[in-house]
Amino acid sequence: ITVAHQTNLLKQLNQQRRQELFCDCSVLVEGQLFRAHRNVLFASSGYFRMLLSQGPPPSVNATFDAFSPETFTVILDFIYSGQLDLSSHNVIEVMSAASYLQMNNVISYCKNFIKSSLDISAKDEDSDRCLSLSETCSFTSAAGEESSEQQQQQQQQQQQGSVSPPPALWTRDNSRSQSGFMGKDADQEVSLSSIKTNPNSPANELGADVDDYHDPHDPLYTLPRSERRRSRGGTKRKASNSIRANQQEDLEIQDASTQKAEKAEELYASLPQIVGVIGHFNKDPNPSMRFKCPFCTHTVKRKADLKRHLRCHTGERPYPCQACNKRFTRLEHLRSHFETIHQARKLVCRKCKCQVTEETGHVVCEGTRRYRMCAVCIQEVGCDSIPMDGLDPASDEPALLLGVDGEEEGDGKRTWMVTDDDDELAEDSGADLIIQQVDDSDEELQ
DNA sequence: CTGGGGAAGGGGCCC
DNA sequence: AGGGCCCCTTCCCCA
Repeated sequence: ITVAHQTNLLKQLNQQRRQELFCDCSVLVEGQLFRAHRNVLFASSGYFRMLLSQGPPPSVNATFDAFSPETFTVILDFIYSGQLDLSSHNVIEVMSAASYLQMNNVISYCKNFIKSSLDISAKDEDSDRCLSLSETCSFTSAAGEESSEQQQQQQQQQQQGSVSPPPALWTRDNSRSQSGFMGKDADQEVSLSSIKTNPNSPANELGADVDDYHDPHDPLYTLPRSERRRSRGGTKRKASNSIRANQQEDLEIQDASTQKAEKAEELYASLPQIVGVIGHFNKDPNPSMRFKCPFCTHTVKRKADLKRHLRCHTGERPYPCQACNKRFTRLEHLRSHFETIHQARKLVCRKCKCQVTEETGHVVCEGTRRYRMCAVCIQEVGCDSIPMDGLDPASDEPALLLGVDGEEEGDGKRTWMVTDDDDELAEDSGADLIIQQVDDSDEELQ
């Protein structure tokens, strides 16, 4: 009876809105006028609550340029129907608008939508790397009450008994810092049981706060770390498995990476719709435009920086190291990794840490890994070194080194490789092998 | 158990 | 807009 009553009441209000009956509030979005009921907006949005609390109602209550009329239509329809019409094309802007309007429930639906779309939720489940899109991408359009209910069920399942966003959330003043708002959200997120099994989910990252960004307890922060742990764990497993198993794993990883990259591209495609945040909305007193991450409260000055930042949410790693298959979010990180790990660029003796030169620092190969040792240490250890010119990046071919043992990180055993790899290195040249951004779909497996 | 070093990863910003 | 550099933080490994 209660539900029926609520549903009926909402229908009545929506009908009144459509007929512009008793509408006492006007919202101007990029020149388009929306009519609504003040009390409904007040009850649904922290932003409107703040706005409408500030004294006598003006004729036009709010003007927005931060999101499009289409986006506000989606938001308003949700307020009056409980149905959120999400698609891959609008989810980013809806989420950003919801963040602006302080509508946590909408944010939650959006993040679930994105999470499902990105298929990150399964990323760290059980066996680290068994990613298959078919398992999770069940989230289609959220339009329709049934879908909406599914979302809610999905959310409730994730929360496993934790309460829905408390009304108290809306009582926060807009003048509060972002951390206040999102911090609260983060608290809720932390309480989610899903966070334990799925620390990498963007849903868990959503509430991350700028100030807490480097907090090790911040679920957002765990993403790259767990990613790394995953990588290392996988590497260690590799050591005990056959090369064929390695290739199978690589296939799976790259398959997942491909899907992730595609989804990320979808996100990036909608980037122009990611609204800038006016200065007063963040800590910058300068009212300049900033770009807000839809997954967390982080804001950046440039869209390119936002795109870069988004990779830490999407898990996209477009730069694979051809020597060890480790993937990186940035070319510079790949280059740095490659030079350090596979090219022995550091002119320091690995053993005694003394300074060496290109000439005095003998290069030692350990799997795909290379480093330098001084003459004294190399004698002590009793291993040979490879000629210096084998390190020329232009003639280096790290991928071939995979055949040695496919191992990048040390697996505990110190096998001092005596490698005369000039021939191997010369087999396939091209520095672009090192720094090439790989489209996974075309990526040639080794 | 602890501290140091290496590696990775993220942000700001310049070109 | 992308590339690149610098700086900082964090994590992991090892002595």
